[in-house]
Amino acid sequence: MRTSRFPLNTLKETPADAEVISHQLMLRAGLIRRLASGLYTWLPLGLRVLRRVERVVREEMERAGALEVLMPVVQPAELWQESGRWEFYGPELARLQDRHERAFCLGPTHEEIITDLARQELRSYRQLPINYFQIQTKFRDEIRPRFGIMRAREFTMKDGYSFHMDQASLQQTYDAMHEAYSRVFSRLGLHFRAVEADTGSIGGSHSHEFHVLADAGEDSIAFSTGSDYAANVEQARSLAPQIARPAPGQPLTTVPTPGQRSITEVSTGLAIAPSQILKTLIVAGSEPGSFVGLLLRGDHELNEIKAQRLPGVASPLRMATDSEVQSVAGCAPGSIGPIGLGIPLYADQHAGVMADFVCGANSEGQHCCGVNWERDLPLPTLADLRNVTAGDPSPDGQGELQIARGIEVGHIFQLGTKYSASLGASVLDEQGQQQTLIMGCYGIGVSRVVAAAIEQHHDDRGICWPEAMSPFDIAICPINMQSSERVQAFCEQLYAELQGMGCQVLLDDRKIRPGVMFADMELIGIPHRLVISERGMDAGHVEYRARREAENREIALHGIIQFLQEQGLACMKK
RNA sequence: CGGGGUAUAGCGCAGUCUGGUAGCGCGUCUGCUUUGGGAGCAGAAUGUCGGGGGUUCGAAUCCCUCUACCCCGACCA
Repeated sequence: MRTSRFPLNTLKETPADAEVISHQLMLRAGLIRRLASGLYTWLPLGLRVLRRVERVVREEMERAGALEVLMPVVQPAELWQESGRWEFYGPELARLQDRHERAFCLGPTHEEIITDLARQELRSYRQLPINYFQIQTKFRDEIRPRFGIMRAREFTMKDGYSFHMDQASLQQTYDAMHEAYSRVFSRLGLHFRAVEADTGSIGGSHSHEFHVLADAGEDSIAFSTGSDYAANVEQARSLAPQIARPAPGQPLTTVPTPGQRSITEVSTGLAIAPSQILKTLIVAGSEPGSFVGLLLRGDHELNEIKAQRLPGVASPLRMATDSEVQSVAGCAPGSIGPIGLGIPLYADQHAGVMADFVCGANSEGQHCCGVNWERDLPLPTLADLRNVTAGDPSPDGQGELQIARGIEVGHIFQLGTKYSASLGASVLDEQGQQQTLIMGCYGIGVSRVVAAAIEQHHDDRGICWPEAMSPFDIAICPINMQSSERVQAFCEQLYAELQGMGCQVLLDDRKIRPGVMFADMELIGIPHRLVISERGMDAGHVEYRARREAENREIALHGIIQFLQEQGLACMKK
């Protein structure tokens, strides 16, 4: 491709509304343009990147035995009503009507559609297992689209669905998908982690998320320094403390703590560590009007996912309002304590080994000191309620946990029979009995992968594409091509030769100054660059520069192809 | 959904408080010069100042209203 026929549309200045690096660089490099909130047009350069990601995904899905299908974006409401999600999905599901006032939605995902397909097409156990996938546009009417393509409303997703007779078969395909996803992200040159994830309300047995590690990530993931253990912080188990509860050493007293509401204020006011304070959180119970108290060490954070799984706690979790706290505890938030609270209580397992601790006295501006379990109040049911933190022992007992930010780019899930049961997808088994299908589902955020890759691979000059997803493999930059027939002829010949070998080559034939050309090529992130000039040709060489390197290298004119092969250009491997 | 902010040329911004008919940088176009890291000089084009309504002799500027977009928030016991 020639830049004279392939406009680059680069921007010198960063558009004001782009917050994260990947969004800024995608706009500046001319990959995307915003149409409306959460909606983006892919420009020719950006689309080449997207297509390369799709290609890797497609190849690995096919290698793993999945079959490509293509399902409609617009889906009839009936199927969503059948699965029950027409009601449950909420406003994120964009609904519309056709001219006959029939209800439809824009597909945020395709479980209903694929399950409908399965119940019509699959009749016999002999057809199983089967694994379908598609690469297609999804629409989710996000509350708050942001970060450009990273959390857009319309996006490209690879979604796959498998059908099985039994759990063992599902596990086999699930493992194959785990492997395929690892291959995809490795091939794309991304630094990633597969982590245990929350199975959510669906309650499936297994779920893994694939995260690209990057500071701009919206998720926190925990992983062990001493083993393969890795989990979303939402999910990571906190080990029970290894110490026994110390014996009480202080008498129970009540002290005035005027104006001290937060843990920090009480800790400063009483000159004690936050870890010596017990914090009491009141949340809505599962019965209307009921409440549950959650007790945590002052320096620990509540994990909402863990909390909402507790019997008697409302799901999704809802903190009590100030007025509800007033009616339950008789005081404002800031002075709540478990003594005499009169609602069901759960204590985090680390709170359960505290002794001589401080907690609110359920009276404005008062805290209790020297509080001890079983002496001053009964020990509540213990549970794992807290977020793990860096330095915690790994739940598998090997090493300790580190926390990093991640961008979720993939999620694999064992669904069980949730959709096949509600939609009635079954086949006949060997005995001629109807068996409900067991399902797995597997997603990759294809467009998000592009943004995640930029978050992970950029410098102050622009994008540094991993080879597998770069829009072009190599750039040829002629110096003064217009005034030097020699340079022009050499570039044309090299261009033709590289293309003939299957390389995606970008020849910059614009009549511009070299500095502008270099800046553009670096901004758009082409991994390899050759500079051809009169000066170099006189000396018998061209200049080569890898995008991630700081220095030029001189390459003999006749040795270019061999040199590039040695550099490991993907397109030049024979 | 709640709170905050912004909207002026393709992009980045000033001008708004204190009303007088719109400007800067980048980019674009033309010409000349320059030619290895975002060139110099000369000239040019491009604005319903987000929409609507009002106040006023006069509105980008003041008032009302609508819209779009951005940011923050669902950890406080």
